Amino acid sequence: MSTPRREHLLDTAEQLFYRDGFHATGIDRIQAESGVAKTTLYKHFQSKDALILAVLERASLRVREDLDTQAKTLAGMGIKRILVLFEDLHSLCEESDYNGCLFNNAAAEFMYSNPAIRTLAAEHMRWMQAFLERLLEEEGFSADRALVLLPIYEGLLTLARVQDSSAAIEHSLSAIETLLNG
Amino acid sequence: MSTPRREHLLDTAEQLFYRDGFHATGIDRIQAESGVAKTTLYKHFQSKDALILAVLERASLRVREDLDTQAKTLAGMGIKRILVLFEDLHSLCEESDYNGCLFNNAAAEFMYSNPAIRTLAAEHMRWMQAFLERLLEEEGFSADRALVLLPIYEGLLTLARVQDSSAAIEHSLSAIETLLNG
DNA sequence: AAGTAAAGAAACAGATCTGTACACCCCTGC
DNA sequence: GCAGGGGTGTACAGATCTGTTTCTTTACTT
Repeated sequence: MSTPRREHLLDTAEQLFYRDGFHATGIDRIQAESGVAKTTLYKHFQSKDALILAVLERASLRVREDLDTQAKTLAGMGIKRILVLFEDLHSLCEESDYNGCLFNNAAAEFMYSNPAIRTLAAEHMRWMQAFLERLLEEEGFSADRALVLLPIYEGLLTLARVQDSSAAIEHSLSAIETLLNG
Repeated sequence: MSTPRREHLLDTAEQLFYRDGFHATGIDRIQAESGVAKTTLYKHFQSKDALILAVLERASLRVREDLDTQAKTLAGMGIKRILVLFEDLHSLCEESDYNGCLFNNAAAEFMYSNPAIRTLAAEHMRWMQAFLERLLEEEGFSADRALVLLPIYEGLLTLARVQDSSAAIEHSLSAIETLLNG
């Protein structure tokens, strides 16, 4: 039983939370923007915090599926399989309404006030690390390198919010090549 | 004319803004925690946004001075002068109430709602980049490498919020060595 | 000692936020 | 035809937030 209203609420909430932040985005705004009645919103989600968690859980799942799918199509392509992740940052960071990494933004706002959200952000980061380790191993590199690739990846996402990061992406790409091959 | 009350307000506000976020921290809380009357607060700062800007400006200046001072004592020490920056992340990221980078957190919350704050965060990032470029040049490396060091630095600050990052710091240190020397 | 400037205390105005209550509508199944 | 569930719209309760007002108190200067 697919509930289109619920998905639509999650879509609207994710967009607003991402663009304007979690505390700055009120329930009324989500209600008005989605066109769904407030009563319905609270029938699907017990509270704003529950809605935030649902948004993050769904987004995390989507990111994982997308990355897994892409990685599958590039199996056995060696270093290219890793570089593609960083090349994709070019388009990702130039989207309108770009505002860094949703999970890091959530962690920053709820670091000491909502352990569930903080934990979810931590788990997403852990998954990213494990994903990189898997790719590295499968392509014959040392899985340890994930501990450098991960900060570079997150750092580029952060940089792109406040300046054009295409040059940084390019330099990171060649740095990763020398790190893995050279 | 040093105004101790103003500084004390900035101290309290910075701590609360950093730990709990900007939107989540109310003026009343800053007032109660600092012990300074609300009237006095609004005599020193026209609005909450003005207080936030003042906090960020002061923090940015402090960071710049600290890094400049440290860099001065290590002039001519080659790669060590750059590695020290990343070694210091060990203690920085283990502080209680650690919550990533104040300026990135501010940029995330005010990306599309307060251009002045976004610009200040951007300028801080630009200064960091120029600082790294200066160090690299002075120690005989290509200034281009700042475009890789900067994401690594910011990424490590972000990683440390949700997991122990000492291993990532160590691996980044050796990666930087091979990037600059190898 | 008097005058003045700064700070404190507390109530308040007005807006906004989360979450709820209530009355209505619409559509499907019987 | 009509009962009932899901959705709508609106108003509201209660809390909280920013910012102001008013009055009192402290402290420094001359």
